[in-house]
Amino acid sequence: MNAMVRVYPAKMLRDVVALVDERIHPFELGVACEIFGIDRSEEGLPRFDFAVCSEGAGPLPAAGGMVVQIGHGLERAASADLIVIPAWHTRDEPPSPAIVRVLREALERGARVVSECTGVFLLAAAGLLTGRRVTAHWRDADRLARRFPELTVECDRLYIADGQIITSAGTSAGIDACLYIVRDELGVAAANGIARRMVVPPHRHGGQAQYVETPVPRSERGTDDLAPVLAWIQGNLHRTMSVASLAEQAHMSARTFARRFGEATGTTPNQWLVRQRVLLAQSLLEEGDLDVEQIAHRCGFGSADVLRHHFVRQLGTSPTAYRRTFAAT
DNA sequence: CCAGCAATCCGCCAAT
DNA sequence: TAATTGGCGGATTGCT
Repeated sequence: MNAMVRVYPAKMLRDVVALVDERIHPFELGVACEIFGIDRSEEGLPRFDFAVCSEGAGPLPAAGGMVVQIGHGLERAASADLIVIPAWHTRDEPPSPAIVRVLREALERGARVVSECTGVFLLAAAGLLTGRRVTAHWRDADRLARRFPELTVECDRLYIADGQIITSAGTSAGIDACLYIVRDELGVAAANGIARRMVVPPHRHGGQAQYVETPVPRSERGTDDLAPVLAWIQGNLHRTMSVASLAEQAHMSARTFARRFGEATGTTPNQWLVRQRVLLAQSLLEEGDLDVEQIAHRCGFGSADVLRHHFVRQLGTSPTAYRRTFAAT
């Protein structure tokens, strides 16, 4: 034990299982293992009771001739606060009644379920998604919508949280979705800590477009001309700043700045900025004892009113209510 | 919470 | 010719 013992009361996320079917998707499963399966408690980060389970346990084939031994059967999911479906291979036959029951019971006791990629097909086939908004990898979106016309499929986002059910697009969006859950249940500090350890960007929000166009490094001059500006913004959130001045700082016209910004982050400069401000506000609410007015100014909001406005819009709660959830007991 | 005003965003187009 | 840039105007959004 060292000094950094922190209490994570809130809604309590402790018991996490990944549920896999007859073929393992290593990356998607790896996301869950990486986020929930590593003990980082020495750094003051939350620790989870994590397990991978499948119907009947046993060895399952993965890619490249690899075989993964699953140590737990479905009964392990009975106590889960969160069930991760890393991908789902059997798409044409209906899922087994036992699996449907596990998912149903989980939702009834208030647990959450998150799907990565094709995992959404399981949730849909289990009848858990009627009337919900969901997302999926853009390649699957058509097939999903055709097979389950009752769903609202929005494939232009990284993830969608609709009540207890979170669906996410392919591969790396699973990271964003899982970090979102950690952030929502345990706070910004916990989520950022895990992200830092994983060396991934701490926050891409669900509404961010799936097609973030930064594939080829922009050859010769200036790979990301944006990176320094983004960093500067992060460090200066307490200031008021205009998009025009940021563009100037990046040595671009306002028009190209906005364009590049969209390509790199999937949002507009101002939306991103406000998002960062709110995130900072969240962590200040979690930790310190500054009042809302002081926090507002530290985050670059002109007044507590403006902070409240954006806070409610993004998170659906007020700053004070948010702080209450994190009040250490 | 609203009104009035400013900043921002986005499609279009001309210029490189 | 194709691709990129940046300026402009009007609709939208955000701030005081």
